[in-house]
Amino acid sequence: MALEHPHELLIQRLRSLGALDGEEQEAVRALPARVRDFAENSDLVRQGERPVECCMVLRGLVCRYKMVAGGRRQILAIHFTGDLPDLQSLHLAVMDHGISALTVARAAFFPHDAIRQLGRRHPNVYELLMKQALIDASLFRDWIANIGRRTAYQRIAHLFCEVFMRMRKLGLAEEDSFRLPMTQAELADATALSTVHVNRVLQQLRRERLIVSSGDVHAIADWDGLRHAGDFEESYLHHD
Amino acid sequence: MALEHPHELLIQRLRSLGALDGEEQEAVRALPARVRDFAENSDLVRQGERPVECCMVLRGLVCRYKMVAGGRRQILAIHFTGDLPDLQSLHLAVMDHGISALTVARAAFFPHDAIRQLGRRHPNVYELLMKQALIDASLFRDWIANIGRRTAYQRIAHLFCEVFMRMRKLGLAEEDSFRLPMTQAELADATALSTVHVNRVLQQLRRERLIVSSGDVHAIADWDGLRHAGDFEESYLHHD
DNA sequence: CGTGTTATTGACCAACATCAAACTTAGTGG
DNA sequence: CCACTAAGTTTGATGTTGGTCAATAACACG
Repeated sequence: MALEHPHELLIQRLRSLGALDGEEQEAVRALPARVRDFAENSDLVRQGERPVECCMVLRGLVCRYKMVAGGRRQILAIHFTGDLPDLQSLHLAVMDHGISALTVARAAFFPHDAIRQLGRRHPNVYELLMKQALIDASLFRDWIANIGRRTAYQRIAHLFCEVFMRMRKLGLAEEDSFRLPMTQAELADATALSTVHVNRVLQQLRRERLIVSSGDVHAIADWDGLRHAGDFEESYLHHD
Repeated sequence: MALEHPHELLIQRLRSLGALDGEEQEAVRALPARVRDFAENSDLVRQGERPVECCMVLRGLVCRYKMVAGGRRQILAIHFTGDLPDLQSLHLAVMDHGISALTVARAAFFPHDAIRQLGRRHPNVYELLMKQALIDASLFRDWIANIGRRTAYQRIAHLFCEVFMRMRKLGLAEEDSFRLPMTQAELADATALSTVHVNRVLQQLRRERLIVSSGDVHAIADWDGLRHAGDFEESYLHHD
């Protein structure tokens, strides 16, 4: 299984975005990689930093976040195994946000230099990386709309739809359930709500039998219902 | 003046992101371009479309937006002369959002094919385009935090700071004022507030002498105050 | 001048936040 | 195996930000 092997995982991700020929795959395999483990709640990359590597999630749940005045946190994105949460650092010198581990996590780090060289020699690989970055931006746009113009109930339903679809595509979800080890406080930071309100909305979603949760695994009991409740329209995921 | 001439404007933008040699500039000048005019409130690009060109704003104020259930609109970004609001279409087949003219506007359209060819021949040009797309994504992230975790008052102040800084950099603002021809309803769609509340917050900002507005030109009366009120920290603009 | 759009105001209301306490769960060490 | 602890969840009471509705005022334009 390619799971957890950095290069194979990266190749798998790139191939899910477009074709890669053998030579390109070899070039990816030749990338230097450094693997590091992270404790829950530790930063993979800190805001303000000037990274010299891009990271890829190998294991665990990772988020990007920003702090605002008053010490409140906004989670900007959630990332799973195989995701590349800081491709922008290839071209933007300083981190405008942090990347942090929501659970214990493991990540691979690929040096910018090496990626850039690879990109120059194999423009197709570079384009696939950029395609991934553009998909990330598409998710940001959707989060703006979700947080800006949907009710708490819709927001949470929408987030669950997104997470489920993405995990399905990555082979990280079951047929109709997924494990999302986030506390309600973290869900609150992702949806711009309070912990208490997240709790109440989750209860409502369960009461209405849209989801059935036990611990941190959530079963989609009524996909059409959830999708409708969350005003979810998946084209922004660009899953093709 | 390069203003309004598509190729010179594009070169100027790329050079603000990184060096361009003479050959690269010539290659940019060789791009086919089509110029079109748009009425206020008309779409430059529609959600769901499969564009075959990237557009650049030549004149007027343009926004990207999404509609959500119930007919509510969320504005995702505001774009000025020289901006490239749909670079993602180079790699993402279908538009996950619309691009619309807030005022009468003019835009240039460059065919994807031609850009891709240019990019293959001149990787540096391609990388600068991607850098621009990554900066756009950085703004999306900031909007998530702004809308998600700031008060109405902070949000508007923050938006004004962003718009002012960006227009300054583009040479579209005066020393301490800028023209932003958006109605309060449009500001509401950008900040995820109601029209009425935007009105009240603007009055407060004026009462507190942070801004002085007359019509759609806003003077920054107290930059430090506004910056502080909006919890504004400009590194996310990546202006270097 | 009308006529339509935008800005402003006031009254009222709802969604969600805050606060504080109780309860549950999962570890942890004796 | 049990008491102890800390983290997370749930509940209720109460507060506040900002939304909605509706009317009026100010403009802009033909």
